[in-house]
Amino acid sequence: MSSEQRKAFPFSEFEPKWQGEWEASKAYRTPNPGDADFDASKPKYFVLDMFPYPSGNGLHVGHPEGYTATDIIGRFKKMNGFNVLHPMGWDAFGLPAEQYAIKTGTHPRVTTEANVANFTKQLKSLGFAYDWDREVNTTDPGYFKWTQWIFLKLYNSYVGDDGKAHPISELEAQGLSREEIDHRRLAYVSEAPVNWCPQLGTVLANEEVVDGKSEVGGFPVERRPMRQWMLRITAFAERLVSDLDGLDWPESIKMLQTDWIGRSEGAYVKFNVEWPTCNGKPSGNPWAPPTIEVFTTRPDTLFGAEYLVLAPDHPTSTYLTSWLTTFLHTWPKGISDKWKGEVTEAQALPGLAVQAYREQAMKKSERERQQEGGRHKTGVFTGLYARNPVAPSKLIPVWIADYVLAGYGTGAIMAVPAHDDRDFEFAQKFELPITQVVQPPEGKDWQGFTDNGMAVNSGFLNGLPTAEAKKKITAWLEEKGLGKGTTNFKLRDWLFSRQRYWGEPFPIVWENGQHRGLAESELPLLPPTLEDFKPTGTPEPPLSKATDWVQYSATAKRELNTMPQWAGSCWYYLRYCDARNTERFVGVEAEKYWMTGKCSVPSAQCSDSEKLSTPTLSTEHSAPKPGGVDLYVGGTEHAVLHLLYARFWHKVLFDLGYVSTPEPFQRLVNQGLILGEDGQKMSKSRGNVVNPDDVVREYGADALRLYEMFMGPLEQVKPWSMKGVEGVYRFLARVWRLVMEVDDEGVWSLSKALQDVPANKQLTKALHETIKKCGEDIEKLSFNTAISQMMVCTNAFTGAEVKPAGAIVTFLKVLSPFAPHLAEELNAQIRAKFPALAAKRFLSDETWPAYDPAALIEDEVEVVFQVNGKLRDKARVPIQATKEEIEKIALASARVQEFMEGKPAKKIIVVPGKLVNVVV
RNA sequence: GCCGAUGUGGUGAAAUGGUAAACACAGCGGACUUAAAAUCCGCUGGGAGGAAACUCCCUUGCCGGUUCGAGUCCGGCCAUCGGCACCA
Repeated sequence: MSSEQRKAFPFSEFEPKWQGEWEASKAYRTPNPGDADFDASKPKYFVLDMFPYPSGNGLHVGHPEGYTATDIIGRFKKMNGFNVLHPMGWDAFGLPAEQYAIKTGTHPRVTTEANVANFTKQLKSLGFAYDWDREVNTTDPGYFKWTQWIFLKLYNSYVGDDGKAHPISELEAQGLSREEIDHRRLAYVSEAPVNWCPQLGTVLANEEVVDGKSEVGGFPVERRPMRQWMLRITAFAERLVSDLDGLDWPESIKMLQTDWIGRSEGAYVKFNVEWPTCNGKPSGNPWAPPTIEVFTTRPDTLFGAEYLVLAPDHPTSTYLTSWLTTFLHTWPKGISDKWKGEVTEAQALPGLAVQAYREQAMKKSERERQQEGGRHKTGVFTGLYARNPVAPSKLIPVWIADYVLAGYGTGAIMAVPAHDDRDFEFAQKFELPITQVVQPPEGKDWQGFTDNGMAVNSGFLNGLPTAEAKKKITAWLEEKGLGKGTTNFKLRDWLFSRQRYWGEPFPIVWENGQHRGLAESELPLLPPTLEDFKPTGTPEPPLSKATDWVQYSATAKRELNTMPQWAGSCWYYLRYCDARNTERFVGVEAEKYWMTGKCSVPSAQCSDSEKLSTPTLSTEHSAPKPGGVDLYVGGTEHAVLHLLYARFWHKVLFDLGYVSTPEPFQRLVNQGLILGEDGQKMSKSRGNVVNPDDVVREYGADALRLYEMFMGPLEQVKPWSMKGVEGVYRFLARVWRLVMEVDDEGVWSLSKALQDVPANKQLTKALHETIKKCGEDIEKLSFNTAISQMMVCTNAFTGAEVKPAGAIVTFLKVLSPFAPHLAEELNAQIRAKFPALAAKRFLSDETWPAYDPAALIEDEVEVVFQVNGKLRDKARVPIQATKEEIEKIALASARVQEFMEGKPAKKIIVVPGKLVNVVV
């Protein structure tokens, strides 16, 4: 279709015009508490989009899906008397700009600025009611100054016994040593093994590694120990799970986070290893036999523990290997070769076999371990035995196997083959004993039964159901000092440093091998200017190339790592509340108002003290909500990472008294992915990508907005259809022609059918139904059904000879959140002839129309008559007809009588205004 | 394997336990036009009967249940998509 073709309505003229007017008059500026035009008597509504990474590709049609939804909500809430905060910004640090810099030498700042300019232009062409004065950019020094500031808060905090973050100064006051304090910081340095990606030249968080490859680029990732900054998110694991309860999030997302955090209750149990004896005497060595502490969720099965397993990289594995190599020169009698590992040459001695197995296991990458072949169980017997604490007479073998992970629990397990799938598989392979200790319900095999049942063969636990057995054994272990109840989490601490250039530098310097935070006054710490962004090829970050910058003082050097991209997005919603504040990351009053709705600053415009003392608060009478942002819309891809990290930071800031709510986001909605016309995921390689700019050029911004909402439910995955765009475009054209008509020259003028007359009964009903349904549907985010109702209404008006101008203006108010340009233009056209009927300024300044319930009521309704549940007849019945009257009419129906076949009615169900069902 | 979501016309979809398929797209027919586009009007789930008006039967992935009545509630399957995946 060529752009020469005459347009069905002149959107390409009036859309830019109104965008210009809105911008010039700051129509969507939102005043803050303390501003002259701030009205504290209004409730607040904070509606947030997940801010985009401004990529070089520009917007794709997935972006405007969520953005249109929030725009409609924001405009609707504003018309309903809310102070609406609806901002936009840029998550602009990140790898693509840096890799582009490596390729072309263009500084990431230049690329980022160009991309931001392009995104801004594109977003503005869609007519979103953002308050652009609040725009944030994570790469702006005025922004990342505060990202660094929050990092320092983490660095200078610890979690106390109350489970809350406290300033580190409390520990200093208690006289703790430097080392003890460093050990408790929420931001700490760790030497743990990390995911190193040579191609990207950086380490990655566990979450950024998918199937042993980097999530970005799909490059291989290897494990290697490196000195890294970690954030102690695990200290908040419990609260991150339990606080989900109060949030209006999709259950599936809550589930995803809960699973990710992976809370499980169980117990630690201590097993003592015994050195082998030689002719009844200890085999004569000075090393202490170790105690192996295991974590189990099934302490009730302790009597069934048949062997222990240590992770290959468990410290006790290392200790035992040394001991075996030094002291144990023989296997216990009668050990099968199977138990001695797969390396034949090493089977001669336990020390050799164990050493060979560990080397093999630790060489295996995460990827190899997860692949099919890597999943079959391997392991090696250490030649040593430990005592089961509940059955001291029983010695059980100690194994090393890589199906036990060092990073979870204690890195060691007690194996109960009868009631754990993995242990069962292992025991079968190595012919280890399998003892039943849980009695399953009738009809189930006890072998491999992992659910709850009743304890058997378990001494003092016998006969107890699993839950009670757990309690009893845990109490017993605690009493004897052999173990204790505990809770474990799958969640690991957050690896927070990256070896990249284009990220926030850490506000940290190193001196004499110790780290220290910069003073607040030294922020923001800008990255150095670099010509060469290439990774060094070693774990040394690119910032090391800025030799002057690195040298903080004669004796101190700067931290060379930068923060991950998640950092900036952890708190941007807070910055929106007060985006230009230079004194604080967010002003106290602004944060309090936008996050809680409470306002202690008087409205500047209302000077009478009576009004000041009684501000109406939106949250005052309802149950307090833990989350601050009223509605957060974005993709499911951030279900765990971003949303978990942001919640973590928010809780730290909450504990330290910097924010007012325990949670950031009250209501979360995930928009569904938009697929290409072929039903496949949009991608350049498939050639099915739809560019929103093209759609705007052909059909206009309103048509794009409307189509994105008309496609189907917001949360659903759905394919694009250009024919569908044309459909809503035709609808908009029909609305246009309610008001405008065209002459032979193609010049549009106000339609002569448009008159200042009241709408007739039928049109009034259609209009008020539309007001009602659209209002309700917007609240439910059911935009597709709201639009179809507007279509019904428009069709009714199209069929009318005379178009009642006042009713059409009311309709335009309802349409305006969806198609703001068209609604605004038609209102202005109507205003030229009927100034009294139209909105004075912008439709967004108008109040959402109220519907008249009386207008919805009809004199007669259609009632259907069923016989035995099958539809047989219908009749129009007066609305006020009684049950008895309706029943009489139904029974009088010839068709009803025909199908009753002369039988008497057994039962008659009458639903007034709906139906009559006669059962014979 | 485990957890979750979703299955309705040719297509996107709609339906507080009460007329299944609203609203659109595509298709077909008509009006307007020299013609086309645009626009407007009508038809459009399947099957059977009838010249026709019309009438009947079937239909919400499959099987069962609850109910006067089930797309909707319950139980069991199947398929597709998403997440997790040796977490003891």
